[in-house]
Amino acid sequence: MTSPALCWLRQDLRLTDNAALTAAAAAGPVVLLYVLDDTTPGDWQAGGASRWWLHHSLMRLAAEVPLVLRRGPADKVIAEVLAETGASSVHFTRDYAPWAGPLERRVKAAAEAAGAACHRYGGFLLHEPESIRNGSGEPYRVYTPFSKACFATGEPKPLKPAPRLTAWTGNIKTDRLEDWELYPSRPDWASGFAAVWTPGEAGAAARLKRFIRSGLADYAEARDRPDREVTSGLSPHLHFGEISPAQCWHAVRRAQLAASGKLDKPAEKFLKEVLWREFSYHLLHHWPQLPVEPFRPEFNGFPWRSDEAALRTWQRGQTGYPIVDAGMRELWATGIMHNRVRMIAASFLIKDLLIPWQAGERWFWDTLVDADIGSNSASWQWVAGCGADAAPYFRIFNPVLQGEKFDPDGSYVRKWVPELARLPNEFIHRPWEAPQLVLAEAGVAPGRNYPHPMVDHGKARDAALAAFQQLKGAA
DNA sequence: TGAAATGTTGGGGCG
DNA sequence: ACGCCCCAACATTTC
Repeated sequence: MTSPALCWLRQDLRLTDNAALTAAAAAGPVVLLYVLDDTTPGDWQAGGASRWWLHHSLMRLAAEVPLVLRRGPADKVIAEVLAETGASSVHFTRDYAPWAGPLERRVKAAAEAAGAACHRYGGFLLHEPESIRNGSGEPYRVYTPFSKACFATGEPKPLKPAPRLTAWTGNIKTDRLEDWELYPSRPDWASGFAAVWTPGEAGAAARLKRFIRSGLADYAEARDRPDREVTSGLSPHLHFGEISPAQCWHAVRRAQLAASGKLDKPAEKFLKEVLWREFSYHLLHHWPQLPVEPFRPEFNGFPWRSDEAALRTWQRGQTGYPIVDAGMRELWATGIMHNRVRMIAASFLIKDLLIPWQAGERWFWDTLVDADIGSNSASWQWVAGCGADAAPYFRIFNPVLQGEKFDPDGSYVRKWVPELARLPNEFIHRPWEAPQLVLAEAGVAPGRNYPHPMVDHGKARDAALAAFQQLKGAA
C-alpha cells in the first residue's frame, strides 16, 4: 500500500482553497486529522461559544470527508499518527497564535524523527506577517500605511479548487465527536445560536454570497448600524478557516468589477475591514504579548479598579445603559455582537467602570463564536487606548449619543432589551430621563424591571480622564 | 472608528 | 437707521 500523506487540519476547516489539503492530496492517500489540543494554548484554550462552533463545523466536515479525531498535545498526537499510519509527509496550514510557532517547530521535529517530510502553508492570512515591512524594514505600527502596503502588493493568489481526495484505507482509531462534549449540556446557553449560524464551509459560502447580494451595496454607510443587517457575519467562518480571506477578497472584487468596472466605495471599505484582521495578526506576530500586556508599556501603571460585581453586571447586560445592555445580551444569546456595539460596550467597561481591558477580553474570548486571539486582543487594546495605532485614551464613547446616532429608532435596543420595548424613541436610550407617566405607560419600572444606570456617565468620564492624567503624570 | 468645551459668526429682535 | 445683545449654527480646541 502507498504510504499516506497526513493533513493536519487546524483553523482551516475547508476543502476549497486549502493549500495544505491540496498538497497532501497530490502526495498520496490522505489521512485527515483534527486534534483537540487544550494543553498547548495554555490560558487560551477555546472558550465555550468557540467550542460550540467547532463541534458543528467538525460535524459538517466529517459528513464530507473521513476525519480522524484525536485529543491531546498536537505534536505528540501527530507523532503517534505518523507511527500508526506510516505517513511519509505532514501538511498543515500555518497558525499565528503566540503558542503556535513553538508547536509547529515541535511538529516538524516529530515528523523528521519519523522520517516524514513536513510542509507548512499560508492561507489563514492574505500576507505572511514577515513579508509586510515599512520603508525602514520595520513592522508597521499604524494601520493606514499598513493597509496601503497590502493593497500595493496586488491581488491575492488565485484560489485552489477542492482537491480530489483518495481516502487512506488503513485502520486508525478515532475519537467520537460527541465524546468531546464541545457543546453545552446542563444549561443549554447555546440554544439561540443555531437560529443565527450555520457553521461549516457551505454555511460560510452561503453567508458570503448573501452578503455580496444584499449587504455590500450599503456597507460603507450602514456597517455601523446595529439595527440593520448589513455586516458580512463572516468573522467566525474566517476564524475557523471555513472560508479563506482570499476567497472573500476575490468574491467581493469580482462582484464589484462586474457591477461598476472599478473598486467602489463599499467594496473598498469591506476589504479594509479584512485588512484590520490582517493588521491585528501583524501586530500579534511582532508582539506576542499582545493578548496580555499593553502595547504601550506606560499603561502598566494605569490605576485600574478591581470590581467583580461591576464586571458581572456588565457581563449580564444590566448596566442600565440600553445600548450596552443590548450588546451584552446579544452576545450571550447569539455568540456575536455588532462591531459598533462592541466598541461602545468595551469603552463602557474600560472607561466608565475602569475595569482592565483584559477582563473584557477574557469575557469575549469565552462568549464570542468569532473569538480570535489576534482580532480580540488587538481590538481591546485599540479601545483601551494602549494599543498600536489605538484610539487615544481620552476618546470616550457616550453610550446615549452613540445609541441615538447608530440605533436612532431604538429597534436594536428593543430587540435585545424587551423590557424597554414600549418606550418612545425619545427616551429609548435614556430611560432615566423619561417622565413617570411615560415610564408607567411603557411598563418600565426603573430599579425593578430595568436597572438604574450603574454609574453616571458624566462623572465616570471625569474620573476616567483624571485616571489618565495620573498616568501621564507618572510617566 | 468622540465628546465636551470654547471660540466665531451672522441673523434677528429690540431699544 | 443703528448698535447692542442673544443665541443658534458652525468651527476649533481640548480632554
